[in-house]
Amino acid sequence: MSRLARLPGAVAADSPTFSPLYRQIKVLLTRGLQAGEWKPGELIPSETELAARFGVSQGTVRKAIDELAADHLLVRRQGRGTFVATHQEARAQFRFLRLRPDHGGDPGAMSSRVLACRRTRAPVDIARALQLRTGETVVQVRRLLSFDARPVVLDEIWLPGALFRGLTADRLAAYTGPLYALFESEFGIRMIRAAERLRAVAATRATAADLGVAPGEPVLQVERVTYTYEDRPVEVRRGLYATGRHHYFNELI
Amino acid sequence: MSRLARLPGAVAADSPTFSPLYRQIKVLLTRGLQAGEWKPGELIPSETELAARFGVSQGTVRKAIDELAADHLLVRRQGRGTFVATHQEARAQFRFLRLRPDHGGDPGAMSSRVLACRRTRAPVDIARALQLRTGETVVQVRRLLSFDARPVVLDEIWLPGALFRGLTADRLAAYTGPLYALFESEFGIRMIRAAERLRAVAATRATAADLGVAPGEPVLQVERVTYTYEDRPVEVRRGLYATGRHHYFNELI
DNA sequence: TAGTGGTCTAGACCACCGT
DNA sequence: CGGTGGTCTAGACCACTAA
Repeated sequence: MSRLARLPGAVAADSPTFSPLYRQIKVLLTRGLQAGEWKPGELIPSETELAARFGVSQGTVRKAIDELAADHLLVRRQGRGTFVATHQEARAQFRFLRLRPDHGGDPGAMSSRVLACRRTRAPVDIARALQLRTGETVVQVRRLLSFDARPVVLDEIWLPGALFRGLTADRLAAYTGPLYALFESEFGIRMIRAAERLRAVAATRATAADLGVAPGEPVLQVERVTYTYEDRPVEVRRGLYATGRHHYFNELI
Repeated sequence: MSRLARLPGAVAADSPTFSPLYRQIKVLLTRGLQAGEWKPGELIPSETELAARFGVSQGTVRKAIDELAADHLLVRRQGRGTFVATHQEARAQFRFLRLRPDHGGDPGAMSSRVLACRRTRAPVDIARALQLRTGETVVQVRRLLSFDARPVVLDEIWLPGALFRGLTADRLAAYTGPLYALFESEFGIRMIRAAERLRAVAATRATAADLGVAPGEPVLQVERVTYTYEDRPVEVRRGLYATGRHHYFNELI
């Protein structure tokens, strides 16, 4: 990375692609993260060092880092430095899983059981959501999440085969902890944001059996598309949530 | 409002209630909003004027306003000034209603029909959620939201009677537009944030008829508690969403 | 104690809006 | 054009962490 050409006024006047200095710094930092210059959990250089490197003031670097921290790409820790965010951290566990027990705050002991993991050809809808060609190889995972030994979430997960070579049922079963932490450390894929679409549907005979509910009983269907850097979709997840003892929590701000 | 006593160091060292200057400014501004010093839609004083009034630098006022804008209490407009946010604005309409049509982006023509509006005594659960005593007077509203003339949302709304004197079915029916805009302009109650709990449930015979679905069919139950200033709960809303042609959309960041 | 992020200031200039 | 918010700077000091 090198010193920036700083022409805020000139750039703004001439070009529709103007962005302020701190946004350009943000882009450079994001590229560094994407390129693996600093890995998840690692410390990035101090604000003063980055300011010197980019030839801008500390306040400008600060504003770029502020936004990256708001995006959960970086984590600030006063007195220690700024770190690359990771899905390993405790506070990241429930960032994408908005499920809570109806009574009490503690989600209880969560356990995951992998039901299937196979490579197959992408169905039309999955291919479109993942921006693949129909028929391209995808990895399909089915897994059951239980809270306090009670099944609550039945997930069907689709991943681009090219990005997840070597992902097998054994590998998944051997791993305890959040899937996104595994994806991050083993496949170098960092999940940045997700969009969910929720509907109420009736449990089919098969899914009802897995979830321990009666066939036809209402369950919450959660379709998630997860994105990595540059808004690239890298996961489709169709979950069925049994909302008898749990609910989907959402804060509106 | 008067000049602040600025003792950042001393306050921090001695007291666990320390907060930086810009947070104190934020509190003062919030009080001004709550007291109605500036009303929804109005222009607040410029950053420089506020800085002079509080005896701090413009940058400090700026940081306070930044947070209030992030909280959707204020809206910045470059070149014009900073305005008090209002539920009248178009962009506020779908801040709390996370419902979208399955196909296409435009939600289509939305219409509201008030089915009932009566004053009654608060049931136990409603009283607890609204921090009232059981049996205190509440206003109960039932209304049906339709998109393109198709019923989609059946809402049951509970409001503290003391805050909504004079709220009647006629008054509701006469008003077109978002309820929160009515609450804001007619009753001086500004909804700041909300928390929703979602479950999949089976439609009862009565609700199924209103929503135009089959009895027993899965519908999305959305329980919302809405808060005004100082995190005071002022509304409980239990909605049933027919998710045949629409879905609940949620962005995870 | 040294180094980090967090706060605050004062001042400059730019971008945008309405008159 | 004047006034507003938006960006950028340079420098000071505070709060926190780890050695």
